[in-house]
Amino acid sequence: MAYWLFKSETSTWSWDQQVAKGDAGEEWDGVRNYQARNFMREMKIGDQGFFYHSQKDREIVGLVEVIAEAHPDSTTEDERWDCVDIKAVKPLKTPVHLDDIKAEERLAEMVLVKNSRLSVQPVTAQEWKLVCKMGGL
DNA sequence: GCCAACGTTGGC
DNA sequence: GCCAACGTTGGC
Repeated sequence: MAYWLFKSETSTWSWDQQVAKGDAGEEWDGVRNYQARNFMREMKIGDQGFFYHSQKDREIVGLVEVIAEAHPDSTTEDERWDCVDIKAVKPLKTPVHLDDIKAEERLAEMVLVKNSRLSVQPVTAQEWKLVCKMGGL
């Protein structure tokens, strides 16, 4: 099983909105970046992900799970763009802020630190465990 | 609100 | 196929 990180601006699509969708989940649509799309194409049902709020909050707030593999993005006619569906699993007990991640040297190689602009990113198993621990899970 | 970093587009 | 111009993202 693989681990990922999904990034969203609070004003566009927030963790609360994701939670409100329940087990039905929602498309992770609107991605218009090839790298991010390619990662979504690699995702399998059951893969786990972090939900990160960019811009204002800048923190990982919860865990999500992939519930549908890549399919055409319903928000565009452009067939280049695919997306997966994800559902909220549970929130972190304490959100892990970008500052906390940057302060942890074992997380210095996270894509979130290295390439902050990429909206869908892979996370290693080691990073996953550590961030979960930092988040109180 | 600014600006650096990055990705995409399009002219040549 | 190169590269300048432009647009967008996201940390600060």
